[in-house]
Amino acid sequence: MEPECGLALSARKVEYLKFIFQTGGMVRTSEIASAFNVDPSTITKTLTELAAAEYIRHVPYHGVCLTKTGEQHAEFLVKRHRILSLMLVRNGLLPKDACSEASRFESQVTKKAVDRICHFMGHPRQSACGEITHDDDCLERGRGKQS
Amino acid sequence: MEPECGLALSARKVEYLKFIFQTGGMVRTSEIASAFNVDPSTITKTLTELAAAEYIRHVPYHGVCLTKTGEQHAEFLVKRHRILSLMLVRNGLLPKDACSEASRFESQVTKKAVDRICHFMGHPRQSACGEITHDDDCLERGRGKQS
DNA sequence: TAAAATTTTGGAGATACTCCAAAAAATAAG
DNA sequence: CTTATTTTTTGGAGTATCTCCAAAATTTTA
Repeated sequence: MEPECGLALSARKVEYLKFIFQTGGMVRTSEIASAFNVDPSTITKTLTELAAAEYIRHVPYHGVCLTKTGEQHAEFLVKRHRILSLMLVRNGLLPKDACSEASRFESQVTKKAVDRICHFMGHPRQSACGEITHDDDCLERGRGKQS
Repeated sequence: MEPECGLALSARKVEYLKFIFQTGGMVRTSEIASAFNVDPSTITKTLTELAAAEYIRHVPYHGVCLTKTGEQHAEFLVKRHRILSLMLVRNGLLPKDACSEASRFESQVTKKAVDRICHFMGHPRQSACGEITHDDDCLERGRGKQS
């Protein structure tokens, strides 16, 4: 499992990064805090860590935005969520349950696995939670690229 | 999510409990320690917690065995692992990858979801990692029992 | 019964969360 | 344009898990 296996971020950080990505542009501490119902000071601390890892740029007292790397990674995070949700729906779960189950465990699923599942499902464009976009990696890896 | 949603134990404790169940009878601290490559003192601490939660009986210096509750729960844990592994195999993963992915995230999947997936897959008896057994709960819930 | 192996205890550290109170900075109101 | 309000950050502290090491306790072996 290389650095880019998709397990680098905790479940919480995955949620925050997806939220920042989906909100778009400059996102304020208070927006994240109220979206997840946690104290703003908690958000500040986590944002500092995400900034140290260069997923986001943090302008103190003004907000955060994704770096190029952060944006690419967030795209993967959103796709992972949607592919896993879709797999669960296709295996008997209700859309809302699929979504909440996936949110709980998705941080533990590698990119390699996601790419394979995505390939197996025929690179679907729509899941229970929104559109799915596909990158080259996924298209290659799904066919059996090792590692 | 009631107490019995299947999220009560950490990933690590799930691993230990499955191991104790699959080893059977009285299991020694050192067996678990070497199986997972952690210090025996770490195992002792975790066993103390599992004993406090009444999943196991701990006879100091001699080992642990499952309680009735622990055995029932371990059956669920093993089944969950196998159902999820099978779902992954049926969605394009290689058996060994399916098994390791499932081990990483299974602790975050509810019993309700497992029962639904199991029902959807037709209550299969064989997965990549071994036999699958079915309980009444699963058979009912899979048909749409709420909560 | 003494030596060796196993297990437990106690101490300490890492990671990842969390909140609260107080200080700092930005924004809005007068 | 200065004061009051709101937002954000800092610092402190606490919880939960998981980890290892060294030393003590216990069991097993020789």
